[in-house]
Amino acid sequence: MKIEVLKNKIILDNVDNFIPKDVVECGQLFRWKKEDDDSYTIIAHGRVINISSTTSKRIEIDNCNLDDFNNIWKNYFDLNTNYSNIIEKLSTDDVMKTSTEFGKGIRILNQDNFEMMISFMISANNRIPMIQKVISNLSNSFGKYIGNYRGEEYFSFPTLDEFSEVTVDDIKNCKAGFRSERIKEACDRLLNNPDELEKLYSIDKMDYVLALDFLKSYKGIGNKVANCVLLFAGNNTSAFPVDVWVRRIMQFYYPLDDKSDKLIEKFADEKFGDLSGYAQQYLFYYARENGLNKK
DNA sequence: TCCCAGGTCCTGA
DNA sequence: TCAGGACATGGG
Repeated sequence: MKIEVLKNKIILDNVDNFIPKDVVECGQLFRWKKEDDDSYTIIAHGRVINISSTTSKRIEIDNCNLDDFNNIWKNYFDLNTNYSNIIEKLSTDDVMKTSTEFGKGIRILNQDNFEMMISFMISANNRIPMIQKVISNLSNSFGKYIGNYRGEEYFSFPTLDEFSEVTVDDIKNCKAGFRSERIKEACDRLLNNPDELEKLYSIDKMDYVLALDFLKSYKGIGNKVANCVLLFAGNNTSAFPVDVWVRRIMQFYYPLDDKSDKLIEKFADEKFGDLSGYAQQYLFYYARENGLNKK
């Protein structure tokens, strides 16, 4: 990979498996906007950047300097991981071949732990556009002002400290519904126990089962949400979040005796091992974008 | 009007 | 353990 530095812009050349649309729209990220020129503006880590690709293997990151690229975005976009190898290892049957070909530009992002925790609590029994709206409401109401980009005002996702002043009613006003109490409760627990916050930010170093149990001890976090936090913030690629779409595609294409989530997880673990998280994301993206029959 | 959404919690067997 | 209903909100 070659890096070119321009004024407020970084250009990456010779990058494999990085397609902005796949990375942004595969379901792992909630804070983004598609621009008129088909580029994507992303809000993360207290910054606003815009990614686009003019030709394959060439990625432009606008509103970004070299320090931020090295300190934040290189890891955020998982640029040290070889996705061609992963795709090759996962393409052992027709379903996986089709899914990995469809989502070949996906990279699993390394996102903020606290933001993922709250974001996926909001995702429970909710639609993606609505989840995005609630997160945007919370950010615009309680987050820090980042700046104006292409005529739009952007705010960062609220930090735990910023949540400390927020009431349940404030959260309800952001349209979080019945999840508001759970969010408030989780924030209070983290605020009152600094070691809990430290633990939340150490899930990438914890044993998978221990980390899962830790996350699930929060009200509003079950198996699915915990696995999402582990995968998208904890960098734990053995996590295999089973949601309606993954359930649908797994039950439809694979010979599973019963339809329980436990069996699906076990099947995935045996089939994909520590690449389960990647497999899940290819399957989810393929199932959702192709409107796999509801069953 | 009813149904459902990147689920989770609670209850009763 | 496990099935079944409740839960805010909004779009189809």
